Amino acid sequence: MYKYREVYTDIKNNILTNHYRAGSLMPTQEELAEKYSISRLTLRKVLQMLGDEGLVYSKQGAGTFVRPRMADSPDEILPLNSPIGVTYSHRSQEISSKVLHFDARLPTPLEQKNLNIEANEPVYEIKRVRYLNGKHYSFEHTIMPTRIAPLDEKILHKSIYDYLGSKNIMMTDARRVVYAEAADAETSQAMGVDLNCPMLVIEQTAYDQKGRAFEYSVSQFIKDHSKFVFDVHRQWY
Amino acid sequence: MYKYREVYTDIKNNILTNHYRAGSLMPTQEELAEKYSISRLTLRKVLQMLGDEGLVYSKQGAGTFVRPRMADSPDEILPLNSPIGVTYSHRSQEISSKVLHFDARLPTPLEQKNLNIEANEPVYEIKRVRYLNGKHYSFEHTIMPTRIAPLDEKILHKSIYDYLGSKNIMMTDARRVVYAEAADAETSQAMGVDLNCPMLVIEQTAYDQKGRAFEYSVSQFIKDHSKFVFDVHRQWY
DNA sequence: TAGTGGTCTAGACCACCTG
DNA sequence: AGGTGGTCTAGACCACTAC
Repeated sequence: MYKYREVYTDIKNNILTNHYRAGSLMPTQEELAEKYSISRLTLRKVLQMLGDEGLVYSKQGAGTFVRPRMADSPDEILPLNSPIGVTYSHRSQEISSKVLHFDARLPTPLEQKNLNIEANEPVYEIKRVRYLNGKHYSFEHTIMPTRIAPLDEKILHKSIYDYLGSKNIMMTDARRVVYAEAADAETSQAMGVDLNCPMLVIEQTAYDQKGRAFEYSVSQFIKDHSKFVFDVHRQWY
Repeated sequence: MYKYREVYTDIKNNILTNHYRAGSLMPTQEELAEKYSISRLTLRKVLQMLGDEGLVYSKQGAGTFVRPRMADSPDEILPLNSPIGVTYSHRSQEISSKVLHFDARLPTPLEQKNLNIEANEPVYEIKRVRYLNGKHYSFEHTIMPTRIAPLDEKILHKSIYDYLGSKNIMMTDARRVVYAEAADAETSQAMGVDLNCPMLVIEQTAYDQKGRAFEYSVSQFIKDHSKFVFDVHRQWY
């Protein structure tokens, strides 16, 4: 529909198929703009998008280069910059959930702070064990203000994100805090691991389109079963 | 020097000082452009920069809004999207290093793959314990091709990044993989923790301006001593 | 329907890298 | 010195949201 989308797709394909080879110089912006019959500004928008993805970089006075590809990461490694839930990251695999706890209550001070709500605003508290292909995958402790959307146990067996999406609530921003911890009694029982077994913990505060915090969750993953990858692209303005 | 830089700084300050209040509508792009005597396109560039930082967001047809601020994270939590080393993240604190191992050798297959080098290209192998204010902070195992820059023990007591910067090598991209692990014998001895104590592991492959991998490192952090934060801003094109 | 942000243009000039 | 990318303009039209 938009010109820049078409050009973006085409150039990206040319890079991924090695038509523009890694490390080499690309045609000048003027040439590319002419090739696609677009203005140089529109082309620059495309190059910026590709640059944000780490596929190309430009040096003033020199030209635009194709970045050598980073080593591909194995499949068992999940991207840290997409929704954490099992559902999104393993679309094609078999997923199930066991709801250990589902209730509403008033928020703790920490939850008030993270969700930016008052002490008298009720929240749902949910504890779920998630299974991937029948094996323990994660133990999730989720807090969500009740006014965001009504929940019930049926929804919790599927994806909360899918449900919220149907209510037009989408995660556009998130803050994630990651650290290691020893499994406590509750976790070890829920996940079927030894007490004090190392767990990877990811705390997430999720924000919707309007910047409203709608979820605070703590997810625990078994050591060696789950690794997360994260690409850093430094940019200066 | 550039107009967009000045405008960027000014608007950002207005947001941070709550002159433009969180959640509220900002003036229209046309008004802002006129206020700063710049074209609308230049203003849009500024808004995009602010949007990338998660400070504002625009909705077509509606306007540009100031995003409610995310909860501030405590100081002990370090950003995951800046250099991992102690030196960069704790500029003002007291840092020291103990070099446990420093040698050169040929790379393992895994190192060849991650650094994108041939089997016959020698690498430095470095093991360091890093101390923050006199306390164990991290255990770093670093592999670097020798052709990147000559190293010696004296450099290793300070910041490798500062040294590489003086050689005009700067990290512009990195791939990080994070997971939890139980401390092995070497780690527990080096860090003064119990065997099998949970550790947070961050593997990093760092790339310079030209997309060349110049470092592969595995850093281990003691549970509860170190947490890492990471902000996600989703953007669709 | 009015008003907002999103796309796109053709062209000018500046800053920077490479020979 | 020549060529490249970076900045910036004034203006047109389109897509979307809100009322």
